[in-house]
Amino acid sequence: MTGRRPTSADVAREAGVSRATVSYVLNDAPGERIAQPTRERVLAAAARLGYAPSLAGRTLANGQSDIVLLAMPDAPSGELTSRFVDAVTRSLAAQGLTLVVHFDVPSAPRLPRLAAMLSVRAVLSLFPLPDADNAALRRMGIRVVPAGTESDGLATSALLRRQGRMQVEHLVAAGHTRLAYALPADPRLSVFADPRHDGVRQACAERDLPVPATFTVPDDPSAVVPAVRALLADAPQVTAICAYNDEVALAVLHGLRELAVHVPTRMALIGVDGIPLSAYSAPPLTTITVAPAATARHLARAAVARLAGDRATPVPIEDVLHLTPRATT
Amino acid sequence: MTGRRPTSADVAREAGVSRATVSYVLNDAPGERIAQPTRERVLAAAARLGYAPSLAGRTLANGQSDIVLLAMPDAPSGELTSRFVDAVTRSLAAQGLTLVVHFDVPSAPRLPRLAAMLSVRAVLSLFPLPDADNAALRRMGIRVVPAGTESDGLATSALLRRQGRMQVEHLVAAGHTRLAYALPADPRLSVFADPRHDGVRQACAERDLPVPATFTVPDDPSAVVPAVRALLADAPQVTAICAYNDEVALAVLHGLRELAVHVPTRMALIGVDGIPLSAYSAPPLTTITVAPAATARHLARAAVARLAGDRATPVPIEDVLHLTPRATT
DNA sequence: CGGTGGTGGTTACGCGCGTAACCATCACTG
DNA sequence: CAGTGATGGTTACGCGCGTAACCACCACCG
Repeated sequence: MTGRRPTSADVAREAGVSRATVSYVLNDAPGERIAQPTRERVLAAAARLGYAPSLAGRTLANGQSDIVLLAMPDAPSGELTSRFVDAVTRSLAAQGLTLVVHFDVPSAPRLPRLAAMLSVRAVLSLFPLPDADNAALRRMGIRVVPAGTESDGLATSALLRRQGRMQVEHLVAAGHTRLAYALPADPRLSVFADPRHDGVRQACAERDLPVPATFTVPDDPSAVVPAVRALLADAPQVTAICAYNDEVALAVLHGLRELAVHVPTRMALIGVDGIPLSAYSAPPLTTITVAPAATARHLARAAVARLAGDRATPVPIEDVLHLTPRATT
Repeated sequence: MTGRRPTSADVAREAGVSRATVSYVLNDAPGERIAQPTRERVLAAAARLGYAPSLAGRTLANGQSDIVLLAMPDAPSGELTSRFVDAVTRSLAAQGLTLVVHFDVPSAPRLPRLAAMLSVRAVLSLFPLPDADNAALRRMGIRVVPAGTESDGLATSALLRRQGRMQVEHLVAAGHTRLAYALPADPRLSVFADPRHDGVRQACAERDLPVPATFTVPDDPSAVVPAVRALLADAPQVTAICAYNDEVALAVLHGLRELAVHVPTRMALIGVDGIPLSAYSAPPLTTITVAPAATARHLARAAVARLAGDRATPVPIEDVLHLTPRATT
């Protein structure tokens, strides 16, 4: 009754057929030649025993598993991340593939090794992998599938850059020319922050604006005011701030309020993400709203399409981003 | 050069020994009887070929894999979650075990099936699993390891209940007797929200206070004000609100401000989590701060200790929670 | 010089599965 | 009635690995 797991041999015995028959039936073999009554006997036996095929056996037999490994950067994950995982899990499940998430924390088994051990079908990643990992995976014949490519604007970093550009577009349209960029303190966020920052700088360069001043917003609330004060002192001509995201923006907003700097007349401010709390600040925050579910579905679809070898990925990225003008600009 | 993955046979050939020798060397077999020079030849060959053992083969041979499956509820994951995953990954890696995260999204392969397929060493879970899953796993002889048990107060739900109790303790100490509870709108959050809510109700019951009025805070910012208005109308005698978390609390705070209800004189408010933004509201939010890294380590340690069969888990839970009194109470 | 024990390996097998190759049966045709 | 498909299965093998059982060799002792 402790019951080791039932194997296909158990099912075969229970159904009174050979193991091969069981395998053919349960896999719906393409050129199947199994009579209907037999099929049903097998299926019933499998159900009765609660049979689940051993991935190990199957993997060994056909050389690769049904596992797709999603490589996540070592960064704090938010709502978008979990929705993305969710969406990818669904899409892959529909194709009979199982998603396994690997968080690239420093002490975890390194990605290529884990991928090899699991005999994965492919490695999916939102961001370009380190060259060494890429090389190691390629050497072992493991496919690496990026969520999207630079050329079609589907890459995660392209999406992030576009968010930065949209911040600048809005501020410039409102007449600002001297901008600053507010970075988050957590270094692990740089995978997201760098592309957004790049987008801002590119958009400025294209308009012949000066390079935005940069400052880091500390995690410690009491340290925020000094950081904002320093910016105001170092770059007095700045009239608008692009924040890495809404959280950073709200921290900056707090600092400005404490320093009695009026928003938006003396200083404009814009965030990214459109988190619920952005609507509740005083004044409410202008932001680039990212539709999390849609973005996640979009990235998931792009990734899964690439996995399937599909080169045509139609979804335009504008759909998932839009400006939410409120009172800080 | 496309190179299929090297197997232990390849290593054996390269080193000029038998496959068994390779296996003994690479696994550091307990009663190993392999000469040092041979050992080194094998290790060198393995390194040269970039050999990584196939989990499938190993799993098949010894009946179970080195994988521990972490079952996550279908709920939006936040910072605490990702830190927990991180901490568990580290702890397990130190024991040669690999953590694989399974998000229980509706369309994913069901947990018992995945566990069986992976021939997992154990299933780890933060919350009690559905009875059906538990039974299925037990039937297949798969260990289920909870993060902690009710009896020692280490269970996740006990931790969450304690947060609710602490909210009440603080409000009662400030003289409040008629409380309300603000629930989040997303139904997936109920795994977290129910225990916190339970803690609040228990603490009230123990003090012979009336059962707190309950209301749900909608995600849509424009719907928050009506929700708060409805609460004020339905339960006019309420003088303090426990919010599910800081986000909900900040939404409620916004609603109260719009309705010109003074905080904290007419209505007190307390959150849970201690997110950075809680410090930036006007007035700043009183909250139960959860040290995310410490909590994650604590839960991870408890879970890993249980996995190792250790019954003695010393860490007291008080360490990771503390009251952060600010201006809303 | 036959036995004895230790050293350093090798050979052989099975884990659970997919699948190619094979085979028995039977209805039908020339 | 021998020959021919079609039908409905079965037998046999190998995937990569761990490990029990075995074996060749040599030093040493009685």
